Amino acid sequence: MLKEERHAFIKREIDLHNKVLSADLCAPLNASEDTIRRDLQELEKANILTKVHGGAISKSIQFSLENQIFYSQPEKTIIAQKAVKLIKDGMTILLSGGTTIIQMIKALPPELDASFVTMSLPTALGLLQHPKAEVIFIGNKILKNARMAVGAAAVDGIKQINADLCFLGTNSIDAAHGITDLEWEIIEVKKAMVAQSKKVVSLCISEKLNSIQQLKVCPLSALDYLITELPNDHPLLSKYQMEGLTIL
Amino acid sequence: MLKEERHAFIKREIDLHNKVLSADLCAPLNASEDTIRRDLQELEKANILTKVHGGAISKSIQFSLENQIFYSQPEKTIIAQKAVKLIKDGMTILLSGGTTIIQMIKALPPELDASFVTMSLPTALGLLQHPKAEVIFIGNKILKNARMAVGAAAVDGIKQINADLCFLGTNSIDAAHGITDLEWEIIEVKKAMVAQSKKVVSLCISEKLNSIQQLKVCPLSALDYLITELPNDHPLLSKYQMEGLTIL
DNA sequence: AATAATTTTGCGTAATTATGCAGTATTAAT
DNA sequence: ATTAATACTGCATAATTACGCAAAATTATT
Repeated sequence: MLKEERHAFIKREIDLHNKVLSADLCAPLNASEDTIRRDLQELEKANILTKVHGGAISKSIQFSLENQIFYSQPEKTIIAQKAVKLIKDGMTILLSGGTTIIQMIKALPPELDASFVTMSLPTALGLLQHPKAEVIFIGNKILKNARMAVGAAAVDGIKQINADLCFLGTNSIDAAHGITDLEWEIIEVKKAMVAQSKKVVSLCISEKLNSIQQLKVCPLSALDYLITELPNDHPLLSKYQMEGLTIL
Repeated sequence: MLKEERHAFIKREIDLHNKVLSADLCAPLNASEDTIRRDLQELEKANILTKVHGGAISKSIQFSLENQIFYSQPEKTIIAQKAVKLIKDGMTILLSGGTTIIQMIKALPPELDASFVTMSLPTALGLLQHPKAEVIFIGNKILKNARMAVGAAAVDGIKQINADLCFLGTNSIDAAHGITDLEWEIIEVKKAMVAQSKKVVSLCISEKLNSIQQLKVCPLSALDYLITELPNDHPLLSKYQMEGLTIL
């Protein structure tokens, strides 16, 4: 049996019962206690569980999402921390897809009680881990690589929403050209999101500042907040500030 | 044997079993372990699988489906194999959620060119792994534990579909009471699915045969096929056959 | 068709990783 | 404090992998 299989089994046990005894794992995984212990050590280092004398206990409940984010650059965590501060109880919030948004979802405080609307499958799944969030998915044809719903029906669905906030995971932003993106179908959806929200927030790691792609989502004037991992007085950000954006 | 052939074989193995051991691939592919290892490297770089010590594991388990899949009972694999045979090119297919359905998705032949409609987030994500499938998600409010869209808008969405086949992952089926389930909101959706499909297929592991829950989805007469892991002449199935179902 | 260039493959060897065991240390519970 | 269970350390063994290289196969070029 592969090590990863054992790990999966252990994770599942933890998910199910919130604890495992090392001794109980030997038989089903058909490994020695030493091996089990080393497995638990690794899983603990990976932040998936907490080792205790005799076995391990659940750390919290939301690590199914945790794994897929080992790509998460620390910058995205910083952005996420800043972004969640904008969200208050009772709000309705539009979310796009992308790893920055996923990171933000993980940073949502557990007591927060808000409604989230999204077209991105990974975003929706992430939100389901949250204890209180209401999750609304605007469906239609799913674009494979982006894993989000696109097309007329999706746009119509968004038009029925009146959101307080819209968070856009941003690929390209530029003072002159605003937010731009690559795929026509995604543009359509993002445009609708921007149109239906009182305030629009762009989440953007600094390396994507001042870049342009073919298709325009919205001008800078449509945005209210720009969140990067940089301090808000960083020179790269000054021209956005002059255009009237609030820099966080 | 061509490299592409080996790659296809490996992909298929991963789809089916969620893992492969390098050593196990040498014989059928009639290549050295080095070659296999290099194949796995390439497939990993192409984002198709995750290489681990001793072989490789499916990438999709890094998403949410992770847990049950490694230890998915072999029964579900058998059911999945039978079920995919019903699907032909060009069909439009309604899928519910549940582990049996997920298993079926993994067994879809890669060349299949069909449209799939679902309300289940894990099902949709699973379908995205398929090279050709068109995926349509009927959205609305997402029910947390079931991870599927429910409610009036979802039902309306389904009513716009005319499907050739509908696959129901079944929790309870009984000759007298038909298919039953537990949650009101799920029932509503499943009812609509059944109504919009030319043929309805129930996927049901045998341990759930002859069980009843509170709420009725549809009578046996609404069903066309019943698929279990049992041989189709098994005595447990005879009364369903007498009711006119095709047993696979 | 012949040859050159490139890619793919298999093998030997060395390095790495995984696992189990023995002995010792630590912990938890009475 | 005693004792039984659990954990850690170092080590041996086996399995797996990486690396360099040469043979073989494939592809491109003349």
